[in-house]
Amino acid sequence: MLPVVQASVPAQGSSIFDVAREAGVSRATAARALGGYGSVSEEARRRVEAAAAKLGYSVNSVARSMVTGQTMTLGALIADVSNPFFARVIRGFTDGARSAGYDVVLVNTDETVDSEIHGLKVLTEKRVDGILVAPASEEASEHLASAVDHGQALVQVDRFVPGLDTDVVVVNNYESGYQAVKRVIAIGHTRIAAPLQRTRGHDGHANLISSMLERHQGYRDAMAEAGLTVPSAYTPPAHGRSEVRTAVAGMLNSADRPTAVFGLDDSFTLGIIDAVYGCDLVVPDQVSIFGFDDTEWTTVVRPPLSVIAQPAYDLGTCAAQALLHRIHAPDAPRQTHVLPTTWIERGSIRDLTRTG
Amino acid sequence: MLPVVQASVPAQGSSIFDVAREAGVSRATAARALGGYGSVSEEARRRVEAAAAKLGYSVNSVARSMVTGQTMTLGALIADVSNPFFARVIRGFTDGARSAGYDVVLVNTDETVDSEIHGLKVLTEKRVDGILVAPASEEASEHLASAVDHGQALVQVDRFVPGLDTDVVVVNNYESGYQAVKRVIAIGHTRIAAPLQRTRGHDGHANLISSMLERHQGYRDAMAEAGLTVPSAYTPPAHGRSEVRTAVAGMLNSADRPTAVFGLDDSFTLGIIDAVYGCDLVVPDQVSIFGFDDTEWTTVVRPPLSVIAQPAYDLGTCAAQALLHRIHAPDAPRQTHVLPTTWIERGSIRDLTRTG
DNA sequence: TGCGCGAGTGAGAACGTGCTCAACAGAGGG
DNA sequence: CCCTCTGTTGAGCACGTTCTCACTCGCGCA
Repeated sequence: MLPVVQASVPAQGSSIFDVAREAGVSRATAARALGGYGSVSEEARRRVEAAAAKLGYSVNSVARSMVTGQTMTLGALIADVSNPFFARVIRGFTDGARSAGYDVVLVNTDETVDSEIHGLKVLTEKRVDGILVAPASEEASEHLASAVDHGQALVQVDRFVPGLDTDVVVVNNYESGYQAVKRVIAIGHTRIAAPLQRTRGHDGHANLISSMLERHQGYRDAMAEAGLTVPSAYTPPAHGRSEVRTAVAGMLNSADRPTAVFGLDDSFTLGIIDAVYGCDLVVPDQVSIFGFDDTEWTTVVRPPLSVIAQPAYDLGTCAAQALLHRIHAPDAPRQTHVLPTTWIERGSIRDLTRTG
Repeated sequence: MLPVVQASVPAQGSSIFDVAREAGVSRATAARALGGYGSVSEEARRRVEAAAAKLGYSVNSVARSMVTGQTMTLGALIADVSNPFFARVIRGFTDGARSAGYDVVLVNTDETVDSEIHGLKVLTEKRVDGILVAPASEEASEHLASAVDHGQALVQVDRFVPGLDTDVVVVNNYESGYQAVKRVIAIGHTRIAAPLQRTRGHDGHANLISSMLERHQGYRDAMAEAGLTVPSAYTPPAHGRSEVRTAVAGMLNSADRPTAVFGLDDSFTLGIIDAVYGCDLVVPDQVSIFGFDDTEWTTVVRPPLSVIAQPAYDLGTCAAQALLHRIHAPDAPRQTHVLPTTWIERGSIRDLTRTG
């Protein structure tokens, strides 16, 4: 029996050892030829390339990561890809990553701290070079702080934990909400409702999402500034489309019916529309609606919906850039990128200052 | 100078070597204690666990993959996550993968063969354990065939390349389209249009997506079976919402205006609605609409849209299961899973057999 | 005492790559 | 003729883990 140096015919493919043997050179020379470093004779290069093609050689990124210390992979910890907003963020993020040679591992948290902790652990073990996170909770974020302490490159998107020393990419949620409500007040509305994000306490933590809270605070401040009171019935806590629908249906059937309802996000706005249709009210004649985030369907409802549009895709690309910059320069000062929103006037808000 | 056995204080964290040293045991013992195999004394286990906690040790999955030969990662090659259909497929896929301890790397192809080839190459190099693919083209698929030949576990979703020997997870597109159109014919419609997927030739390949073609063939056959002719003006080739809008607007303004329009997918249906609104026509009185895939907005348009609903999420979970099964049993016979669609009657189709 | 046995332990190989170092040959100049 | 320099090459280490092998030690039993 001869000593078997490299036995096994791995199903997955051949290593650079096989290529070198096929080409009749050493491993080092084959690696140089394929890796494009050092100096290799034209003859050797040709033979190595021919051997690689013949064997169907494919570099083993795992082994490469082992020695280079980078995986060329980023992680994304978001609530839910099937939420159109996050889907667009992720698309932007993957595009930004891909253009720099990085790939993206996707983890859904469903706004659950437990899932976020577990996802972060897995991504850390997989040694991703950087992580995008839309934090599930402002309160329970020790795991994120710990990751940052350990030198993990992190970027917070859409919302952020105040004390956390990372790059941040958001839109100006407070200002956007404030300005939108101010506009609506300016055209005569005094009874404006805005269902509030219901905190989820099932895992013992208060899941407060800063983006939603800020939008709502903008609404409250605009109302207060105009000297308008906000009855608590106008800000029922709800979670998800169906809960919002129920909550809004309740206020629409009450004596003190609002003249306008503000949807803090996509699912809220859908729930509001559900409720309005369920109560057989006409938009905008009997009730006005405006929402946050401009998804594909806002132009196919009648009347088309007035919204605060946010650049979800750009949020993702900007996050990718910030993360790649952070990876390249770990000690550069942290930055907070605030992307602009756009108010899109369509036809879902009635101007009460005009008679008729 | 003492010989430095393990220098470097890696920013990323400590290895099992550091844990072993901290606990005063050998690497092997530390590995046994943390890995839960072999036999370790209670005393040693306690010390190792304490050391691991103190150092904030995190297993290096890259190194583990190196020796185990599996990355516990799956790849997903789809057209576009920001397309709600694929977003739901991906959500199902990640959920199915995650429940078995796998993560998912996401790659968008935009239905481009070049991107698909490149994405496949990267995923192969990253040594993912399996790949979900929604093939961009029936024609140009040598790269997929080559991957299968090399033993790569593959599952095709939504559409498939006929000759390719992989598991497949789809809905019955032909039958769904056929039955839906048959229903519409049954209530009196004779002039039914269905814009066709336009082939993209920009990279030299004919990007024919089997799912779209089958739906359209079902439509054609239902029409033919009822003895109805389909003027070519009823099946204008188009790509994307705005092209569909333009194409449909054209036919709606013609003398031979259709009484019903079938949207082959989400973006087509949106374009059709755009066109109908643009022509100031009333649905369903002047024109009926029905679509494929039941997205969140189908209930907020007036009238609510009648659609062929497909289980996008289940498509993803089923694909994950098939892939995991394939990884576990590479030689098991290939299976094709056909998931059921559901016809959801809402109010966007007029019954022409009823007068009034 | 001698022996076997099992629990516990450490040394070390292997995975496939990137890269450093030394060696070697040939050319060219003094 | 010798030395230097440059282009090319092979040997070998390192990355961090899993896992096999061999070794030691203490105990029970004949």
